[in-house]
Parts: sequence; structure tokens; C-alpha cells
Amino acid sequence: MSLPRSPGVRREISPTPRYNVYLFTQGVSFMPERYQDSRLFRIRHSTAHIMAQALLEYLPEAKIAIGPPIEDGFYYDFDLPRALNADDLKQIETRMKQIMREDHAFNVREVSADEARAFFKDQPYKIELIDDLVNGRVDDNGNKIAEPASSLTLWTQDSFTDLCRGPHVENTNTINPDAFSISFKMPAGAYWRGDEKRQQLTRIYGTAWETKEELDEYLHILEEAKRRDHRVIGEKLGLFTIVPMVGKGLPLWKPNGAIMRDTLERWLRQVQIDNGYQPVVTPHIGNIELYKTSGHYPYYKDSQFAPIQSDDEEFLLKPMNCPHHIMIYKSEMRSYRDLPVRYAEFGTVYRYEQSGELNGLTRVRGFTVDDAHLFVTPEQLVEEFVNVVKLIQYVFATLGLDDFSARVGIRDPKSDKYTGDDALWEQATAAIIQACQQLGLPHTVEEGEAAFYGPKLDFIFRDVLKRRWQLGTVQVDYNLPQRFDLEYVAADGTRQRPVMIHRAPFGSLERFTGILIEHFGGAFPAWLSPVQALLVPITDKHVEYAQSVAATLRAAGLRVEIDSSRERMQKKIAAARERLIPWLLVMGDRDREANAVSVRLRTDEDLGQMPLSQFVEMASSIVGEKRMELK
RNA sequence: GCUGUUGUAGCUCAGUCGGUAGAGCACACCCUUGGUAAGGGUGAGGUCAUGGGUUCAAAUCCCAUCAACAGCUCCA
Repeated sequence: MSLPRSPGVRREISPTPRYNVYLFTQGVSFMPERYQDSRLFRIRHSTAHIMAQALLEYLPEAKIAIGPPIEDGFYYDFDLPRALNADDLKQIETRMKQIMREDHAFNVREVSADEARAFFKDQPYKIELIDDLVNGRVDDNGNKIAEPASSLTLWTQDSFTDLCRGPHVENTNTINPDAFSISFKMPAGAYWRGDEKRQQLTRIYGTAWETKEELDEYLHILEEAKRRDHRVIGEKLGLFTIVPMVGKGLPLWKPNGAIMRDTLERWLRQVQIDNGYQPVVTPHIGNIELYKTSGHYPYYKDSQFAPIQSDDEEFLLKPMNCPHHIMIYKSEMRSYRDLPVRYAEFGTVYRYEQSGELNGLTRVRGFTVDDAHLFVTPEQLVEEFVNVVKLIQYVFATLGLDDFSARVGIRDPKSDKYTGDDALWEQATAAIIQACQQLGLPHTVEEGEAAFYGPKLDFIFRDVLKRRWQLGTVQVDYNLPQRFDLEYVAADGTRQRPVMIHRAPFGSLERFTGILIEHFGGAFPAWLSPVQALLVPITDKHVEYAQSVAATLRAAGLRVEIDSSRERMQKKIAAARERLIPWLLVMGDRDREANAVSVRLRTDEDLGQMPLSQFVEMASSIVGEKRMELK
């Protein structure tokens, strides 16, 4: 199973629109307006130039590097004589607004390389760019990654001229001075050309929109994202903790988090059993030869924990579960009548992610994959693939995750990091596309997003804040069966090779839980909530009654807690609200006499008094049916 | 991994010019027994991340280590 690699997470959250993306809907392909062609793109690009102008006026000795538009905004990298603070940004921002209120046209002119060099004689970064543009660029392996530019263009507004491909807006006064901000984010370090061996520059990020309303909405989403940060909510709700004594990137699940995870696991395990999967269990380490055979070892060498030496053998903390499952398949002679074989395991794997990549639960060094490997005949492939996708769709739908898209990741034809025959790759890719069409599943196709052994289908989920997360993945694999020489006996008695499907709806329990925390902002559907009902006895005279209510609710399978502290009821309610507990059951004399509870929802809605039996019925059906609503 | 910022009570944070540590929440106890968003009092709790250095004196200044946070392909 190949999961997103560093630095993939950045790309998942803020995907940069690319040229090689095609959107297929119901089998019909069309090209949406590319971001690069949009007015917003030009606004941001032009705003970056205006920022550079303002900064050069402010700090004339600064050297300018590059300043492209990016998703949601733009940045410009500078080599500065001193660090910038919030006040500097404010001043630059004010000057930018002034430039935007004035009338300065953006003008372009074509120049020769020599003219450009002469113009930028005091700007070493620009000189380097000019040289690269003139010569074309090659990567470390000598492969050409950019053709020599046929011409160079200079764009000028007011007193500022930049080496730039364009395009720009017509005039600085067409940009809304109230719809951008550079001071929403502190300047950060970035390396010249992303190379940590080279000069560190100061990057100033900006965001720009057509209207102030769009800017405010964007800033609001950033605030909201901060509020929903799963690390903050995880602390507040007692879900998990990460301590140095255990290790960075190695989260500890506290009881409240563990019950959520366990609930997800038990549910998915049952769904899988209902769909013909068989549970298997495999160890956390394996002989290094296993991974050399699978081909994982060279590909993942840099992101694995060092091998464990023991006597003459070397073991690896397992970076993935597939080789283990393959060995289970291989332990018996298989008949075509046995296929498909579907092995499922919540398998914990370990990867040595770079320390700077680690982030709460969403980027860790040890995580559990809701993994399964299907061994199918070539004839069964499309049907099984379709069934896997349906199962994933069912899982997402149950969780109320309805805004997702699918991405078919295929090989980058220019890269040599893939293994296996071209013919097999084409077969696998065709099978995935065919399955998508059969399902009517809208999907994009992206080059370079395949696993090293085969193409895949990823589900990209957009949460309530419209942030993108890569969730489940399904991969078709002809290569590992070949490497491990897997076989089954066909109807005619010949030995045939099965095809493998790797799949994981959640991807990793850690990451998935982190995403759920942020998506729901800690207000989980009742069936996932660590504590489903908090019982609030009004005085300690009512604790005894609360205990009998708790027993009834627990017998009905609900997770409940009694707040028997000697605080005032109002305070207990305030505390419960902070914990986002779905149901709050207040009980005093009136309730005890009526064998009832007074029900208040997490949403602050007061349902009033309700017979206990009625609440039990309501709550258990909501939990049992995994409904999102609370009444 | 690289760069920067940060590290003080379980949590969130204050701590001035170097003079041996504080608040709120949480916790314990006492008073209060209250019907839907935080009652009052008392108390306990800290090798100021770790190790070294400077100084009569270090939470504070310097160095190193560890950890957290942010940024690090987005190719003029």
C-alpha cells in the first residue's frame, strides 16, 4: 500500500492546479478554466509585483528573487538586510494600497538576454534566472526540465520592473485595495529554488481576491481552521497526546480517543466481513529480504527506521502490510474457485518521516492502516475494483463525508521510479478507468500520482472548510504478484497469475481521526462521541437517581458519564458544552418523580422533559443507525 | 533534515533593568442544595525543557542538546 509521501501532504491540502489534469465526468471530458487563465491569477501576480515595488521603496538594498501567484494568493521571496516584523508589513501594505489607488498601467516589453542582464545587473537572483531561461534547465540527472526560452519579457508598473512571463492586470487601479492582505501571516524562511543548501530568503505571503467579501471569507476560514485544529481539540477533549519520552510522531491514544478509534475499527471490520473480507493478523516486523523481494526497500529506504540487527538477520519495522499478506496467500495452493481472496488487517506500520513533516495525528511515524489486499483473477478485476469503490463510498456516506472527488493517479512517463512492464501498467490503468466509468464516478487523471508498482484511485475529501485531504486509496497491482511469483490454478489446470488490489478507505486511523476532528470541530456524530450523554443531577440528592439512569443507558449500549461534582447545575452545563457532548440529561425532583430526564442538546436546543424510556429509544436508534442528527 | 520562533503548575499564559515564581482554569477540602452558559472560601501543586557557561546572584544573559510550532517543489 502506498500512502502519500513527503512532501505530499502540502500538495494534498493546497493542490496547485496543474497543466496535466483533465477532468472526466460521466465519461465526457472537458477542460475547466485553468487557474492560470483566470483574472484572479493575474490579480495575484500583479499584487506580488506591487508588493515587490513597495518593499524595494521601503528597503532599497533588498534583492528580489521570485514572486509567483499560488493557490489562494501569492508570495515574493526577498534577500533582505534585516528581519521584518508585523509593523514593517503594515507599512508595506499601506504603500501597496496607495499604489493601487493610483493609475499605473502594466506594460510589457520583449528584450534580449543581454539587455535583461544589463537591466538586472544589481539583482543576482534575476541574473541566475535569465541564465537558466536562456540555456534551459536540467535536473540532477541531466534530464531537460525546461526548454530554452524563446524570448524574455519585462513587465513594468510605476517605478518597478520585473523579469516576468506575465500576464498581468491592465492597471494597478483595477485591483481592489481592500481585497488583499500581506500582514495576515508573518514572513517565513524559504530557500532560493527550494534548495536548503542555497541562500535562505525571506518569503512574504499575500492573499488577494476580487472583493473584500471574498478576502474576509478567506480570513475567516483561516481563523476557523485554527479553532478546529485537531491538536487543540485533541487536548481539550482528551483524545490523544504525544510525549517526547515515547517519541515524536508516535501518538498515545487516551481513552476518549481510543474509544472513537475502536468504534471506527469495529464498524469497518464488520462492514468488511459482510463484504467477504477475511481478517488476518501479521507481525510488526519482518525480515528485510521480504521487502527487498517486494521492492519496497529501495523505494522507501530513506523513510524507514533503521533495520534491526539480530544475530545474522536483519529485520525492518514494517513500512507496509502487503508483503505479509502476500505470504499468507502464498502459503497455500490456490484454485480459481478460491478467488477473490480478500485479506483485511488493521496493520500498524512505521515510517521515518522527516521531523519537519510531523504534525499531530495527520503526519506521524507509526500509524495503523485499514488495509486489505484482494487477490483476483484478471477477469474479476474490474468487478472487484467496482465493489471496493462502492464499499469506500458507503463508508464515507455513513460518516457524512459527502464532498469528495476521485483522482486516478497514473505514471509520469518521464520518470523512471516505477517498476514493471509497460503493458501491465496500461492494463491496470485501463481497468481503473473502466471501473470509474462503470460507476459513473467523476474523476481526474493525474500523471505522476501512481504508486511505484501500479496506478491508483484516490479519494480526495473536502471538509467543511473546503480544505482538501487525501483519504481512501485503491491500487491495482500486477507487479507484486510477479515479484512474489503468485499463482492460482485455473479451470483448465494451468498456473495463472492473480492481480492484486490494495485498498484502504481511511488510509490511516490516525490521520483519518485527525481529519474527522477538524471536519466536525470536535462535535462528532453521536455514535462516534466518546461520551454520548452527560447526566447532570441538580443536587447530590439526585445522584442516586442519575446512577440508576446511567445503568439503564449503559444497558442500552450508550456511553454515559455522571457529573456528580458538588457544583451548581449551571456550571456543569457550561462544562459539558465545552466538551461537545451530544446529549445533556438534567435531572431533579420533577424528573425523578416522573422517571424522566430533561434533555438538552449540544446545539443548545432544549427538548424539555422526556420519559427515560423515550430517550433510550431515541438515543439508541440514532447511535445504532449512525445518524448525524441528535433528535 | 534545513531556517526561524517558542519551551515557566495538568491546561492557557504573565513574570520589568539579572536579586531565588504568579494568575485563570482544572484538582482537593469547607460553605452553598441551586431547574439549563461558569456561587464563595481555603489549600495543594513548579530542578522555570535538559546540560554546561558568565555572574556575588540566572526563569531572565551566552553555548549546546531535546521538543513543539511555522516555513522550506509551487520554477521569471
